[in-house]
Amino acid sequence: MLGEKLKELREARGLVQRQVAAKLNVDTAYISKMESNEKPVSRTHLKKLSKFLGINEEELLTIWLADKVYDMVKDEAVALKALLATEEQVKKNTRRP
Amino acid sequence: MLGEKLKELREARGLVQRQVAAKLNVDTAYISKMESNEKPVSRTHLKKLSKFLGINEEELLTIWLADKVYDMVKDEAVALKALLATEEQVKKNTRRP
DNA sequence: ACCGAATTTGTCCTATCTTGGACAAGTCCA
DNA sequence: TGGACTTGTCCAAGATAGGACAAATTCGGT
Repeated sequence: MLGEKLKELREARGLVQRQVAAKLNVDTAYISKMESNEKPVSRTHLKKLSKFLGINEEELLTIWLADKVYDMVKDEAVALKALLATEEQVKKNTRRP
Repeated sequence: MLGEKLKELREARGLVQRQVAAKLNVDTAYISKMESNEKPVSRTHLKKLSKFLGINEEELLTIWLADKVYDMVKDEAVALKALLATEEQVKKNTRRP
Protein backbone atom coordinates (compact mmCIF):
# COMPACT_ATOMS: atom_id res chain seq x y z
CA MET A 1 0.00 0.00 0.00
CA LEU A 2 1.00 3.56 -0.64
CA GLY A 3 1.10 4.64 2.98
CA GLU A 4 3.72 2.11 3.94
CA LYS A 5 5.78 3.07 0.94
CA LEU A 6 5.68 6.73 1.84
CA LYS A 7 6.71 6.01 5.38
CA GLU A 8 9.48 3.73 4.27
CA LEU A 9 10.82 6.35 1.88
CA ARG A 10 10.62 9.09 4.44
CA GLU A 11 12.47 7.07 7.04
CA ALA A 12 15.08 5.95 4.55
CA ARG A 13 15.82 9.64 3.99
CA GLY A 14 16.03 10.27 7.70
CA LEU A 15 13.13 12.68 7.62
CA VAL A 16 10.46 13.21 10.23
CA GLN A 17 6.80 13.80 9.48
CA ARG A 18 7.08 17.42 10.46
CA GLN A 19 9.44 18.06 7.58
CA VAL A 20 7.21 16.38 5.06
CA ALA A 21 4.20 18.17 6.51
CA ALA A 22 5.96 21.49 6.03
CA LYS A 23 6.58 20.76 2.37
CA LEU A 24 2.91 20.05 1.80
CA ASN A 25 1.69 22.82 4.11
CA VAL A 26 -0.34 20.47 6.25
CA ASP A 27 0.00 19.29 9.82
CA THR A 28 1.70 16.12 10.92
CA ALA A 29 -1.55 14.40 11.79
CA TYR A 30 -2.44 14.55 8.14
CA ILE A 31 0.83 12.95 7.15
CA SER A 32 0.36 10.29 9.75
CA LYS A 33 -2.98 9.43 8.26
CA MET A 34 -1.58 9.29 4.77
CA GLU A 35 1.06 6.90 5.96
CA SER A 36 -1.52 4.67 7.58
CA ASN A 37 -3.89 4.84 4.62
CA GLU A 38 -6.58 6.56 6.61
CA LYS A 39 -6.70 9.51 4.27
CA PRO A 40 -6.48 9.36 0.51
CA VAL A 41 -3.44 11.00 -1.03
CA SER A 42 -4.35 13.56 -3.64
CA ARG A 43 -2.51 13.64 -6.92
CA THR A 44 -0.99 17.00 -6.26
CA HIS A 45 0.29 15.78 -2.92
CA LEU A 46 1.58 12.69 -4.62
CA LYS A 47 3.53 14.74 -7.08
CA LYS A 48 5.09 16.87 -4.39
CA LEU A 49 5.93 13.81 -2.36
CA SER A 50 7.65 12.08 -5.23
CA LYS A 51 9.74 15.15 -5.78
CA PHE A 52 10.55 15.68 -2.14
CA LEU A 53 11.29 12.05 -1.42
CA GLY A 54 13.29 11.74 -4.61
CA ILE A 55 11.40 8.88 -6.16
CA ASN A 56 10.10 8.29 -9.63
CA GLU A 57 6.59 9.66 -9.68
CA GLU A 58 5.39 6.88 -11.89
CA GLU A 59 6.23 4.30 -9.30
CA LEU A 60 4.24 6.09 -6.66
CA LEU A 61 1.42 6.64 -9.11
CA THR A 62 1.24 2.96 -9.87
CA ILE A 63 0.90 2.05 -6.23
CA TRP A 64 -1.61 4.84 -5.73
CA LEU A 65 -3.78 3.64 -8.58
CA ALA A 66 -3.47 -0.01 -7.64
CA ASP A 67 -4.61 0.87 -4.14
CA LYS A 68 -7.65 2.66 -5.45
CA VAL A 69 -8.55 -0.21 -7.71
CA TYR A 70 -7.99 -2.72 -4.96
CA ASP A 71 -10.29 -0.81 -2.70
CA MET A 72 -12.96 -0.94 -5.35
CA VAL A 73 -12.79 -4.67 -6.00
CA LYS A 74 -11.62 -6.19 -2.75
CA ASP A 75 -15.01 -7.25 -1.46
CA GLU A 76 -16.29 -8.61 -4.74
CA ALA A 77 -16.31 -12.27 -5.51
CA VAL A 78 -15.79 -11.50 -9.18
CA ALA A 79 -12.80 -9.26 -8.53
CA LEU A 80 -10.27 -11.25 -10.50
CA LYS A 81 -12.55 -11.84 -13.44
CA ALA A 82 -13.35 -8.16 -13.59
CA LEU A 83 -9.68 -7.22 -13.47
CA LEU A 84 -8.90 -9.51 -16.36
CA ALA A 85 -11.77 -8.05 -18.36
CA THR A 86 -10.52 -4.56 -17.60
CA GLU A 87 -7.08 -5.44 -18.84
CA GLU A 88 -8.52 -6.54 -22.14
CA GLN A 89 -10.33 -3.26 -22.46
CA VAL A 90 -7.24 -1.28 -21.64
CA LYS A 91 -5.14 -3.20 -24.13
CA LYS A 92 -7.73 -2.83 -26.84
CA ASN A 93 -8.04 0.89 -26.36
CA THR A 94 -4.35 1.63 -26.19
CA ARG A 95 -3.85 0.19 -29.65
CA ARG A 96 -6.26 2.63 -31.23
CA PRO A 97 -7.21 5.45 -28.89
CA MET B 1 -19.85 -2.08 -21.43
CA LEU B 2 -22.79 -2.84 -19.22
CA GLY B 3 -25.25 -0.58 -20.99
CA GLU B 4 -24.89 -2.33 -24.30
CA LYS B 5 -25.26 -5.67 -22.61
CA LEU B 6 -28.47 -4.63 -20.89
CA LYS B 7 -29.91 -3.37 -24.11
CA GLU B 8 -28.91 -6.47 -25.97
CA LEU B 9 -30.50 -8.68 -23.34
CA ARG B 10 -33.67 -6.66 -23.24
CA GLU B 11 -34.07 -6.74 -26.99
CA ALA B 12 -33.29 -10.44 -27.14
CA ARG B 13 -36.25 -10.92 -24.79
CA GLY B 14 -38.45 -8.75 -26.96
CA LEU B 15 -38.99 -6.25 -24.19
CA VAL B 16 -39.33 -2.50 -24.44
CA GLN B 17 -37.79 -0.04 -22.04
CA ARG B 18 -41.16 0.75 -20.56
CA GLN B 19 -41.47 -2.77 -19.25
CA VAL B 20 -38.05 -2.77 -17.68
CA ALA B 21 -38.72 0.67 -16.25
CA ALA B 22 -41.90 -0.62 -14.63
CA LYS B 23 -40.00 -3.43 -12.93
CA LEU B 24 -37.54 -0.98 -11.44
CA ASN B 25 -40.16 1.69 -10.72
CA VAL B 26 -38.35 4.33 -12.71
CA ASP B 27 -39.14 6.13 -15.93
CA THR B 28 -37.90 5.12 -19.36
CA ALA B 29 -35.48 8.00 -19.58
CA TYR B 30 -33.60 6.46 -16.73
CA ILE B 31 -33.42 3.12 -18.47
CA SER B 32 -32.28 4.79 -21.63
CA LYS B 33 -29.43 6.38 -19.75
CA MET B 34 -28.45 3.15 -18.14
CA GLU B 35 -28.29 1.53 -21.54
CA SER B 36 -26.11 4.29 -22.88
CA ASN B 37 -23.86 4.35 -19.82
CA GLU B 38 -24.85 7.87 -18.90
CA LYS B 39 -26.07 6.83 -15.50
CA PRO B 40 -24.41 4.34 -13.22
CA VAL B 41 -26.39 1.22 -12.46
CA SER B 42 -26.85 0.63 -8.77
CA ARG B 43 -26.33 -2.80 -7.33
CA THR B 44 -29.92 -3.20 -6.34
CA HIS B 45 -31.00 -2.31 -9.85
CA LEU B 46 -28.43 -4.71 -11.19
CA LYS B 47 -29.85 -7.53 -9.12
CA LYS B 48 -33.38 -6.85 -10.26
CA LEU B 49 -32.26 -6.62 -13.85
CA SER B 50 -30.44 -9.91 -13.76
CA LYS B 51 -33.54 -11.54 -12.38
CA PHE B 52 -35.91 -9.89 -14.80
CA LEU B 53 -33.74 -10.43 -17.83
CA GLY B 54 -32.99 -13.95 -16.76
CA ILE B 55 -29.25 -13.76 -16.71
CA ASN B 56 -26.70 -14.96 -14.24
CA GLU B 57 -26.15 -12.08 -11.87
CA GLU B 58 -22.48 -12.81 -11.61
CA GLU B 59 -21.98 -12.18 -15.29
CA LEU B 60 -23.61 -8.79 -15.06
CA LEU B 61 -21.70 -8.03 -11.92
CA THR B 62 -18.42 -8.77 -13.61
CA ILE B 63 -19.15 -6.37 -16.44
CA TRP B 64 -20.41 -3.79 -13.98
CA LEU B 65 -17.26 -3.97 -11.91
CA ALA B 66 -14.96 -4.06 -14.90
CA ASP B 67 -16.63 -0.91 -16.19
CA LYS B 68 -16.07 0.86 -12.91
CA VAL B 69 -12.45 -0.15 -12.80
CA TYR B 70 -11.94 0.81 -16.41
CA ASP B 71 -13.35 4.21 -15.74
CA MET B 72 -10.91 4.66 -12.92
CA VAL B 73 -7.79 3.71 -14.83
CA LYS B 74 -8.53 4.59 -18.42
CA ASP B 75 -6.71 7.92 -18.46
CA GLU B 76 -3.67 6.75 -16.58
CA ALA B 77 -0.44 5.88 -18.28
CA VAL B 78 0.28 3.31 -15.60
CA ALA B 79 -3.10 1.63 -15.95
CA LEU B 80 -1.84 -1.78 -16.97
CA LYS B 81 0.91 -1.88 -14.40
CA ALA B 82 -1.56 -0.92 -11.70
CA LEU B 83 -3.99 -3.61 -12.79
CA LEU B 84 -1.32 -6.25 -12.60
CA ALA B 85 -0.30 -5.07 -9.16
CA THR B 86 -3.91 -5.18 -8.05
CA GLU B 87 -4.25 -8.74 -9.25
CA GLU B 88 -1.32 -9.74 -7.12
CA GLN B 89 -2.92 -8.17 -4.11
CA VAL B 90 -6.22 -9.86 -4.77
CA LYS B 91 -4.59 -13.23 -5.20
CA LYS B 92 -2.56 -12.83 -2.08
CA ASN B 93 -5.54 -11.87 0.04
CA THR B 94 -7.85 -14.58 -1.20
CA ARG B 95 -5.45 -17.26 0.02
CA ARG B 96 -5.63 -16.09 3.60
CA PRO B 97 -8.49 -13.70 4.23
C1' DA C 1 11.61 6.68 35.55
C1' DC C 2 11.26 11.12 33.06
C1' DC C 3 11.20 14.59 29.32
C1' DG C 4 10.34 16.25 25.12
C1' DA C 5 9.80 15.30 20.49
C1' DA C 6 7.43 12.36 17.22
C1' DT C 7 3.53 10.12 16.08
C1' DT C 8 -1.16 8.62 16.39
C1' DT C 9 -6.08 8.98 17.19
C1' DG C 10 -10.49 11.14 17.50
C1' DT C 11 -13.56 14.68 16.36
C1' DC C 12 -15.15 18.24 13.68
C1' DC C 13 -15.99 21.23 9.57
C1' DT C 14 -16.86 22.88 4.83
C1' DA C 15 -16.94 22.42 0.08
C1' DT C 16 -17.47 19.70 -3.75
C1' DC C 17 -18.98 15.48 -6.27
C1' DT C 18 -21.98 11.65 -6.98
C1' DT C 19 -26.43 9.14 -6.93
C1' DG C 20 -30.78 8.26 -8.12
C1' DG C 21 -34.26 10.11 -9.71
C1' DA C 22 -38.16 13.23 -11.97
C1' DC C 23 -39.82 15.92 -15.69
C1' DA C 24 -40.24 18.15 -20.27
C1' DA C 25 -39.21 18.24 -24.67
C1' DG C 26 -37.23 16.48 -28.42
C1' DT C 27 -36.23 12.69 -32.18
C1' DC C 28 -37.15 8.55 -34.79
C1' DC C 29 -39.84 5.40 -37.16
C1' DA C 30 -43.68 2.54 -39.02
C1' DT D 1 -50.07 10.01 -35.56
C1' DG D 2 -48.48 7.53 -31.72
C1' DG D 3 -45.34 4.66 -29.30
C1' DA D 4 -40.42 4.02 -28.34
C1' DC D 5 -36.50 6.08 -27.30
C1' DT D 6 -33.21 10.01 -26.27
C1' DT D 7 -31.56 14.28 -24.45
C1' DG D 8 -31.27 18.12 -21.40
C1' DT D 9 -32.05 20.16 -17.12
C1' DC D 10 -32.92 20.14 -12.44
C1' DC D 11 -32.89 18.58 -7.55
C1' DA D 12 -32.25 16.48 -2.73
C1' DA D 13 -29.66 13.41 -0.11
C1' DG D 14 -25.72 11.35 0.83
C1' DA D 15 -20.83 10.46 0.28
C1' DT D 16 -16.08 12.02 -0.12
C1' DA D 17 -12.03 15.07 0.16
C1' DG D 18 -9.05 17.80 2.45
C1' DG D 19 -8.06 19.63 5.96
C1' DA D 20 -7.68 21.77 11.26
C1' DC D 21 -7.24 21.04 16.07
C1' DA D 22 -6.77 18.81 20.61
C1' DA D 23 -5.63 15.07 23.15
C1' DA D 24 -3.49 10.74 23.80
C1' DT D 25 0.26 7.69 22.98
C1' DT D 26 4.86 6.07 21.97
C1' DC D 27 9.75 6.37 21.85
C1' DG D 28 14.74 7.54 22.29
C1' DG D 29 18.08 9.42 25.48
C1' DT D 30 19.72 10.26 29.83
